[in-house]
Amino acid sequence: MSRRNTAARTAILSEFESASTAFSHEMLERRLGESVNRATIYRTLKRLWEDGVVHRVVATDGVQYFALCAECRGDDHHHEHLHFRCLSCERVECMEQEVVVRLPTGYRSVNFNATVSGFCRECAKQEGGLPE
Amino acid sequence: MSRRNTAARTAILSEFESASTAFSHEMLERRLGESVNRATIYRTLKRLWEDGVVHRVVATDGVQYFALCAECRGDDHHHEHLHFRCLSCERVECMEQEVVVRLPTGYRSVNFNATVSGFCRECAKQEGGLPE
DNA sequence: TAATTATTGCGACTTAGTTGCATTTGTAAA
DNA sequence: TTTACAAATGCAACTAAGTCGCAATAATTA
Ligand SMILES: [Mn+2]
Ligand SMILES: [Mn+2]
Ligand SMILES: [Zn+2]
Ligand SMILES: [Zn+2]
Repeated sequence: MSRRNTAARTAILSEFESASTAFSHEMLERRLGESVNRATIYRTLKRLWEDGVVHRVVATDGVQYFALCAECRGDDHHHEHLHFRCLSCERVECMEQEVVVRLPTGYRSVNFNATVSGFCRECAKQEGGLPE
Repeated sequence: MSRRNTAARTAILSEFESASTAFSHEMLERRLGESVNRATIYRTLKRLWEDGVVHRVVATDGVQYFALCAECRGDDHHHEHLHFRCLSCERVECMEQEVVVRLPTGYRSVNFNATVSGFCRECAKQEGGLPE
């Protein structure tokens, strides 16, 4: 089952490449307008994620955000880093900071997910937004 | 606006005290049966959270889990720790490991949320569950 | 005991995400 | 090129988590 080069996939990938932030389904829907169907956006994001092209973060708003896999090469993934979600401008970005996970013996880790929410530099300056 | 000692609040608090894991709304609904209304469980959890009695984690399933604030005394909260969610038995627990968050200058942190999902000791032994 | 007001139950609603199915379209072989 | 096949799409219906308005109930306090 190989992937096909479709209009939707191309459009979504170029959104990711033009911005350096993470996108939720809803953000992409706003950007792409009527050109791509809701369900198609969901399915395309899922495929890009399954293919290791993007990684997925679930933020404290319970929403899935996807970001290009920057540090990953092939099957070697590095997603144990923090993410930041601005409560005012709503941007979600990958942070540099990595987290070294230590679990009790016997535990097996499959997935790591970490988000800090707060106010980004610009929004903190303007003292904006309501806290969560 | 002071809190009242209601049946729902008491029932929910005693669930928290009898188990050492975190609970989602749905887990509590299962445990409490018909005795407490859906909306009441949601509202009670929210109040306990607002009062600093429990803290809140959003796991990678997008669901809110609440756990007793064990390390917190009064207004001094310590929630910058990892959580673990078992993909097989679905238990969610607070881990010991704290995370020291370092944000770029100018950023203001409001909330921290981190979950590792995988298989807990018991479930890993039985090699159970489907990965996420 | 009575007044006040926090809390409840109920139902309607919102939003994120999924799924079945018929149709379209990319791809690669003929 | 055409053809054939499977991957991807659009649409509509659906699920699940969570919220909210409102009238009724019940904990607290005076
Ligand atoms: Mn990231
Ligand atoms: Mn915790
Ligand atoms: Zn911002
Ligand atoms: Zn388990």
